[in-house]
Amino acid sequence: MPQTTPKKKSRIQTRNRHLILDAALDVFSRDGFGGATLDAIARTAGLSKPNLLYYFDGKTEIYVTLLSQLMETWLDPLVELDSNGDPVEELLGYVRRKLDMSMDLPRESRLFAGEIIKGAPQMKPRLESDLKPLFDEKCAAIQVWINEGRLAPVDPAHLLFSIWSTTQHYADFEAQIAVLLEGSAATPRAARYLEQMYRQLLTP
Amino acid sequence: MPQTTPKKKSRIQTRNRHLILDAALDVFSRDGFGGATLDAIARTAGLSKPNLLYYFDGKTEIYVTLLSQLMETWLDPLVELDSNGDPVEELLGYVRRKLDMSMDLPRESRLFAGEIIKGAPQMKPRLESDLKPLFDEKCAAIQVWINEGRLAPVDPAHLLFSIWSTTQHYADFEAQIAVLLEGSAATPRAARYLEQMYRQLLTP
DNA sequence: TCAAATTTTTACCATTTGGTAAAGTCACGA
DNA sequence: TCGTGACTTTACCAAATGGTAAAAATTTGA
Repeated sequence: MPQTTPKKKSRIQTRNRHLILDAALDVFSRDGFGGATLDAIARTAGLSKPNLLYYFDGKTEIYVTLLSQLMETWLDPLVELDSNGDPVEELLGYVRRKLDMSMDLPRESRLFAGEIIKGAPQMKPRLESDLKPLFDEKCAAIQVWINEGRLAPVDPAHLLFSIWSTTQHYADFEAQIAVLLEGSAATPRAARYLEQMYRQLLTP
Repeated sequence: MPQTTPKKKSRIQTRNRHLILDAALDVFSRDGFGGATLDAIARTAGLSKPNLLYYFDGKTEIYVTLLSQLMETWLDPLVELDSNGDPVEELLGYVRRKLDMSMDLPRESRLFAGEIIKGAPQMKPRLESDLKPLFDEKCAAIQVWINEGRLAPVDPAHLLFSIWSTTQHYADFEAQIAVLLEGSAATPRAARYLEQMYRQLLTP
């Protein structure tokens, strides 16, 4: 009875797969799919290249596995947006969660950004099947809030775009921000700025 | 008397260099530096690979040339921000120019984004020498406006970050936006949304 | 017009890259 | 303790890649 998703049996199996995926996240998020090499991933993971290929069928499978895992994490904060909560506070909470995620998982953010910049060759199907319905649902919920007069009238789709861009910017453009802000930490001021901006915008 | 920056003499010379740089912009902006190949650039330009290397010393030189040219274009809208103008209108004008640039030059935006995501190995010196002073100057000018009470009190640095991210998002994440908005054109609604958001934020 | 300079092509080359075969090595239950 | 299956290493390989040498073709200027 072979399983379609075979269980990772041994301890060593799980450990090494995690080791490889973590190393791959380092390399893919920095160099993109095309720029990454199996040698670099193997070196980072502290394994030999043929050993990598014992755990994964190839470069593409490692990349796809990473993207697959990422998709869930990525959509999570939006899933939590509760249409029964207070509109402004719900949206500010969403901004907060997205900003936290950028700060905590910058490599994941850059991996995602790199894939989209390339035209999303691997992600497009999942964007359509997973993100699109969720996006439409949340846009509709926001529109309801607006119609009820509990939220300032803003374009829901572009509101979400701006939340995504302003928060992910702190991960994706970290190198630029480091140059411009030098010593000072971006996070607290970023959080204050974004809360001010979105509260101003959204309060009816 | 050999010139350090030798003149591009012939018509054919300028034509082919432009052809190559345009093709390279296609390829580098899609695949990143590491993922791009000279063969792909040559094919796109309609030239042979050795012919490419007659005009440029190598892959890196093509890439660096592109980034160099891009830097000027990229800073231009910020240079035009006039500290003698009306604060809110000046900043809204800046948003508008940045958005237009994203829509008109998406490949350039993605090239820039890819370089920064990688940690800006080539751009960092120019970020420090060109962008940083301009950034500091404009932040100071915005602070003066705030102190004069002509602009709502916002963090100038993070205001600029948010303008950059919200506008460039339409170029860098084009693939995602295309999935989510399907048929409808993003531009007019994006422009309206951003004007509303920043006017709300900045009006004292 | 015709030689000199410029441009393009052909034929390579060394290295890197994704990937494989097969021989070892190790861990664990009987 | 020993055999069996899981894991790792060594030794490769074919294709792709960045790049070069030099001949051939073309353009240019006197």
